[in-house]
Amino acid sequence: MEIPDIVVGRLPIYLRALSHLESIGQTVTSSHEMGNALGISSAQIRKDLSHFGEFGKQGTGYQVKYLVDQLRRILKVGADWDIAIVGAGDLGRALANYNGFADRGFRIRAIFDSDPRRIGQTHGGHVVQDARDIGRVLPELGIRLAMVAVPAAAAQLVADHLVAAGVQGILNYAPINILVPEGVQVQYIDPVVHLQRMTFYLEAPTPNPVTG
Amino acid sequence: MEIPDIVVGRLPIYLRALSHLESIGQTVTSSHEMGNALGISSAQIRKDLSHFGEFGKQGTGYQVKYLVDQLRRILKVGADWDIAIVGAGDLGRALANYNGFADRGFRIRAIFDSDPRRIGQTHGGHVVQDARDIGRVLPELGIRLAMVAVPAAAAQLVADHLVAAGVQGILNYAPINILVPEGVQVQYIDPVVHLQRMTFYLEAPTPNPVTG
DNA sequence: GATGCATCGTGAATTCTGGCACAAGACTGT
DNA sequence: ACAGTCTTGTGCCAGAATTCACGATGCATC
Repeated sequence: MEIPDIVVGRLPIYLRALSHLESIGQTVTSSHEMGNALGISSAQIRKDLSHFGEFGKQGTGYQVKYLVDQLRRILKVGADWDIAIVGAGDLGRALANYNGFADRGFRIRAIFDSDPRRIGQTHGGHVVQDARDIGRVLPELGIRLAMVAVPAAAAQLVADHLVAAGVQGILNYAPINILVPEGVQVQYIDPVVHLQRMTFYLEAPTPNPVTG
Repeated sequence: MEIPDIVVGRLPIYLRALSHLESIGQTVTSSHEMGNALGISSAQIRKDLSHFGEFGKQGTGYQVKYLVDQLRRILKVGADWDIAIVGAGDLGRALANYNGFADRGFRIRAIFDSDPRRIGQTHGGHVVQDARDIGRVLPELGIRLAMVAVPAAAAQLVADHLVAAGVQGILNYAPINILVPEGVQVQYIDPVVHLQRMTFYLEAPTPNPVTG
């Protein structure tokens, strides 16, 4: 039975909400409670989860810890995934220093840049390596995921190198679409896309006659 | 006629791709070319655009510049939107220094933090202000959009203050869902959500017996 | 100007998605 | 024990979203 992509996309949201409940000491929840917190219908949550098994109990709801474990298993984030960061600019450094990966199944293992002035610097405990070494270092470390934080003009080339090095998933922060072979996962993060999606629903700004 | 959200969500992607074509000097494109570049069917692109008018010409395709202008108008990013950043940690600073907003319809106008050690620092040409002044400063500047880059534990409170200050759209980088009044737009950026969405489709990692 | 090819916009057909509503089960309190 | 209240998992179906396929049109070439 094939799981719809759109369902898969919601699972990390559920996991995040459940982990939050767990962290505040709540042991049981319901599809209604989760739905209210997430702005999703309870029926949707139940149906999504039902693709993978029966995790709840009638009349009671879901055991938070048990459901967290199940979602971690389903999403395969039980053991840590190693990640490489390409690009040691402001964003790459922020990612390298971010401590929100560790407890959610991911671990930064390497960071690369092509600028000689950045190579050798240390960020988040990792020495910036020469981007030309991606093809050697990634297979050595068995890294299969990468975050791309380079200028748009370089993103496709970087992606090509990553794929050649065996990377199977790319999280692309560069504001450009990239093409990869079938079987390689790509996800995009572009704040402007989200901002523009919001402004569609708002009244257009009136240019300030003073500041321009 | 109501435009489906899912269509609105694709428009910024189209705009980004078209702007790229424009930047490399291409003056004409087609739904097929765009579709190939974006991994979207050409019919989908044509139908999405048809919600807003007839922008192409049979046999020829679309004038890139014209379509860019139209999408900017539709998304209301013709004139610049002012944005506030809340949180001057690594991520907030990276956003403040990012120069990719300016030419896509947005302009950072203020940055806030609650940590006295950060207040007064300058990032991206903006002095970090006291987060307690959000309620005063935002209305003064007429800011209606904000990016939240604070720890998850603080995100809901910050969002409440932003909404009270008249903010109509929040781009939330904190890994937690927030509740806002109806009419306020919220978008989320959480790299881990994207990573987990990819790992679902990959083989689970085998823990390295040496490094753990 | 006629032919061949390319492309758009769109109605129809198909596939997908979400929500309703209910049977079944679980818990609480008397 | 039993009534009352919750909650899950799911069959069903309406509506949404996507794709198909085609008429209409534009351009290049001969």
